[in-house]
Amino acid sequence: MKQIRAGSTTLNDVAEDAGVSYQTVSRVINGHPHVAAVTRQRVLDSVRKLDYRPNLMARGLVTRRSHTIGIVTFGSTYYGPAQMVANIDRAIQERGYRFAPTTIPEMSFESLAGAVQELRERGVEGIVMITPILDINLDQVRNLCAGTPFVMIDIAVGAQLPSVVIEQQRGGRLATEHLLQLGHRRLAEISGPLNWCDAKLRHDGWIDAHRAAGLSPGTSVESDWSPRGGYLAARRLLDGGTTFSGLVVGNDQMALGAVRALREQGVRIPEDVSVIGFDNIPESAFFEPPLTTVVQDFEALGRQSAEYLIALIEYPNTPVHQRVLYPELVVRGSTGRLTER
Amino acid sequence: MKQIRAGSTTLNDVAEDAGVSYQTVSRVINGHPHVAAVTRQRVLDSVRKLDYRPNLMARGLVTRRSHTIGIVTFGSTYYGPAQMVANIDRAIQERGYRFAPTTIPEMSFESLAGAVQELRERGVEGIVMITPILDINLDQVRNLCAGTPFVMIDIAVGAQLPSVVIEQQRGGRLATEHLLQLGHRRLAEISGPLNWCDAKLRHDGWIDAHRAAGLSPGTSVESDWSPRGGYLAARRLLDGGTTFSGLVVGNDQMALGAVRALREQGVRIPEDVSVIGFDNIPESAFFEPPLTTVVQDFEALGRQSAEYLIALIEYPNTPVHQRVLYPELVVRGSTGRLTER
DNA sequence: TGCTAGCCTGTGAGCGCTCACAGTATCCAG
DNA sequence: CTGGATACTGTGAGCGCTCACAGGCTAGCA
Repeated sequence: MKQIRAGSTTLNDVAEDAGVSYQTVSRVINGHPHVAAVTRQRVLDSVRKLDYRPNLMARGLVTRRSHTIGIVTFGSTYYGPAQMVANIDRAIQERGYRFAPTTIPEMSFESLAGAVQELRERGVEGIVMITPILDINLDQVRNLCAGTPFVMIDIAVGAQLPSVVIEQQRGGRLATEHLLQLGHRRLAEISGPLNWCDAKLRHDGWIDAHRAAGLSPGTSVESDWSPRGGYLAARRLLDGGTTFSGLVVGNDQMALGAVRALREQGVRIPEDVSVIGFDNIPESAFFEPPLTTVVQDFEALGRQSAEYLIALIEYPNTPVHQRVLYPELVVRGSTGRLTER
Repeated sequence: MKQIRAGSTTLNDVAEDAGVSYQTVSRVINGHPHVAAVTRQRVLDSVRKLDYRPNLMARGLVTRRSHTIGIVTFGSTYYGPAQMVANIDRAIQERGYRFAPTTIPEMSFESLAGAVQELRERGVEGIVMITPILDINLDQVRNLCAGTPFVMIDIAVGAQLPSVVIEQQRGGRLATEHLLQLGHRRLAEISGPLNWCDAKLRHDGWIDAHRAAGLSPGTSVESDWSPRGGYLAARRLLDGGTTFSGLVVGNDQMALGAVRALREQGVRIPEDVSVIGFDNIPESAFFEPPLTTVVQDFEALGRQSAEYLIALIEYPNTPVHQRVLYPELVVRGSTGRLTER
């Protein structure tokens, strides 16, 4: 019963088979009223018989709706971005949308522009940008999207663009304050790449917390989010002769690497050095020792951005605003009171 | 200079602006020959001025080409599938394709069918299925795709379908034999969900290795790929009174959890129990102790499946075959010789 | 019988684009 | 000056679908 024709079955094929006009078939497919029950059934039978599937490109061409949302990511294999995408996907799917992914190879405005252009060519109805680029001109972004609704994730708090953010700076403060409260006075930091918004903001929070406590910030080294990067960064700290009893690390993976580097030098965690990470990846509760970390609620982030973007699409008058989520501290075995040695 | 019109700029707008016919503009856009240099420049200027972007849906409707490949995944946030998708993306992008993702909520044929149907409605030119479902009828799958080229990943070796697989059974053997060679005779296993192809095949390899050594396989418990799952599974083994000096774990995350459970009971790794995982996630070299594991070359897998699928699309006569990749052992600190206690 | 209202169905047009083809202009061999 | 290549450009049609509209039919009421 399969069609042998070049293209697949069309509305007209079904119409012919059912002995009605193409319009009637269209009505049945789209569940419009005013189709006699008998006719509807006859059409449905033909649809099944010919295995008809509507052509979404043709439909989109005339309705100007694709029910597709574009997602631009940078570093989509990192834990954070991957979680965001997965959660956005879940949320939009519930609302009848799907997504078109684009990964940009480098964090430049040109790359972002290219990705946005491509998505617009593909006819997406809205765009989520998970592009923690620090030095972009927000006006340029607005201009770039030119009419296509968009939501940005993880940009600076206070930006005058539709956005959903986790207050990373507060996260950085939270982590640092936790160590300070445990009595630690000499801290060090391994940050993520500082051209990433998240990394920079967490770093700023680290500075804030020091200032608030009347201390000057300790040594900070920059790394690349990876376990190996964390390992090498910790080695750099140790080799540089930095002394510290508390270490704030930009994410859990790097923390893992840092812990390994420290232990290799005979440093005990948390007796000699307390270590804290960010993200609360599923692994971190099972690290040795279990890692204290700052939780990011990616589920809420995904849900909020999906909701917001779809509101922007379906109700264009939705006012531009920013949704701010707050990170939370999870205390585990890798941090403890400062012990006099 | 922005267009205020409802739809965006079209070929006709550009044609009018440049004082040529729409066809000439089309020719310029698509880089066809036989356009006078002056005309080409004039068109290009108008294109820039009006910020014209071709409508891919309209183009796809007539050319019947979308340059889009559908990817169906189950559990796209797990390390393996996520890596495969990322690598496929990279490979197809180099060849001028993009991808449309679909995640199926459960591992049933109905879910798979739904996903494939949706992708075909969207006009994808080929489909990659990363759906390690064990009990699917391969004929049904062939039928489902009906003309649309597809490649399956991680199905059984020997299946008569276009597919790219890593020989997981060999991986299971490799891991088990490694422990046997170190002198261990009483082994236990924590497998992934056994309705997953990978998990089942690794488990089969574990049995094979035992048989080949004239041993009967030790206790095996099933878990869910997660660190917590591995932790709980190890607890189950210990609580059940199983004695073993070697533990094969279905992936690195579960191995992490298992190691934690063992250490909590005072079991030393590798002195008392050797542990081996699968996947070689970036973290596992930094675990305590560094984890011995079986490497999966997801990069090659992604590249091969992309290449194969695109061959199938562009040269329909490409013969159906299976590409088999082999896993490799990486020995680290979590496994060691059996020591008499 | 006529007329309106309501249901059901069909017709024309066009979304933005690329095919295939039909021109027109230019050039050089005959 | 003709003919036929060869460059360049324009015209018609149609991809598969949904709009807006126009009709036909039945029922209901005067």
